[in-house]
Amino acid sequence: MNKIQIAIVDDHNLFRKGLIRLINMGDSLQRYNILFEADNGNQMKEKMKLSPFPDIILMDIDMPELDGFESVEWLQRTHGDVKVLVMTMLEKESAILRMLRMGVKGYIHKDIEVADLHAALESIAANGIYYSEAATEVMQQNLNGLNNTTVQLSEKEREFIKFAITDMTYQQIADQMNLSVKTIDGYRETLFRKLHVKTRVTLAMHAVKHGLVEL
Amino acid sequence: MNKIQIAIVDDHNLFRKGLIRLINMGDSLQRYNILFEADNGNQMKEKMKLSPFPDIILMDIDMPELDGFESVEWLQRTHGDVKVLVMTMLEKESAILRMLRMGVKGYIHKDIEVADLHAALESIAANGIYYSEAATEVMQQNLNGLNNTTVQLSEKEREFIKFAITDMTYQQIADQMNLSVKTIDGYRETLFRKLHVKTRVTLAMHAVKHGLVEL
DNA sequence: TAGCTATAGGGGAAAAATCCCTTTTTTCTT
DNA sequence: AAGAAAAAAGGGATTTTTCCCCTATAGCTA
Repeated sequence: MNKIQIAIVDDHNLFRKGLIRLINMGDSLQRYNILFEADNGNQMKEKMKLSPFPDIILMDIDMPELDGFESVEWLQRTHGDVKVLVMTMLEKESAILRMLRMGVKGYIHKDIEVADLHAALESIAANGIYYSEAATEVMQQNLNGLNNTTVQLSEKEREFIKFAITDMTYQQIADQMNLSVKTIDGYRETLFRKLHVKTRVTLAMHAVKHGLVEL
Repeated sequence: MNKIQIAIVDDHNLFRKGLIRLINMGDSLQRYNILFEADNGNQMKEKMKLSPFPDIILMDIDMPELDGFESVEWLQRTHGDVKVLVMTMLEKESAILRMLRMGVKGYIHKDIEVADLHAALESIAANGIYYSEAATEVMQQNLNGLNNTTVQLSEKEREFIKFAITDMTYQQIADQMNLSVKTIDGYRETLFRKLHVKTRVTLAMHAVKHGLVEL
């Protein structure tokens, strides 16, 4: 029986090293072999130029240069048979969805039990899939079509937001934008509804969090 | 010779487990012993109620409930002799500074070599300190007075900010914090002055930009 | 063409946030 | 223990924000 070849792509050296130890620990049959490690997607690309190729790649999302999304995209295109297990801190729905849509074989949070990590590896090695609870939930919700809808904002609304995160009063914003303060009030109201916020403060927070404005 | 007692506070289970392996790996003399692990500051508090106490605590910053800053603050107050080694992903200057000011014995990035981790432990165990390059740089810059102006906030003020970036009214915040709305108003005023902002919106923006709060 | 929708704007009022100034309570320091 | 400093709180006034309900105009479209 051939060993299952594993690669780890993560920018945190300590995490990689620790992970290797953890994998070997639960591997009394010596079924796994760590083929290579990479700091980020670019380094992984280099190592995926020549065989041998790994069977499973443990992939982080948040990395410098070439991140997890781009890396998986590249992998699907060039090495469609390599199985990807995403291991990340990110439980954000958008991240999970994006990865699921790209067809990764598993999505787990880094805060899982060692036993679960082994289960995930077993499962994937056996041609199965493994999703954390959070990921499964997101899948469920999405299949039910309850979710989605990334709101569409008008040009004016976006401009208004840029001013709304400053110290300016609505009157000053109105003057700046050459509109009535009442119109500004309308933008505010619309945005509150669209973005599900209740105050100017949370509007600002939402804008920052979703990259609508530069911090 | 007594063993050096170590505790690990980090919300990522896999990282904790891996880290333990890494520590033991380089520890041929069996000088280290992992006394306990904790998911976050609150859990750590629990475990620090009764002796034995650890000599060194490896601490992450970004954790749920009680984060690294608050945890270190608590430790300094209640267990001043415990040495803290901050291990984090955060290389943000404000984070480094804040930790340095609180007197942690070391600050290293999670992306370091295993050998460096061991060096850090050795150094701290021997009553020394260990700072990563990034942390040293920040120190240098700061000692030269080039930078500065990172104001000192009280615990209450920081807690207030966490609420101030939400939809809560000051009345609700006051109730939540078990204080008069007038006291809250005082915090607000003080913060406006300290942070040079004029409205709750820009207070929130400032807090996010300078890492005073999680987004 | 009547109807719909998006955009701009108005009146007015309640609720919150902001400001200024004073008093009480607690904590820390000699 | 007296005095100073910091933290907590109150009074009261002004500004802003937030809400609700309403009108006008232009562009589209069934």
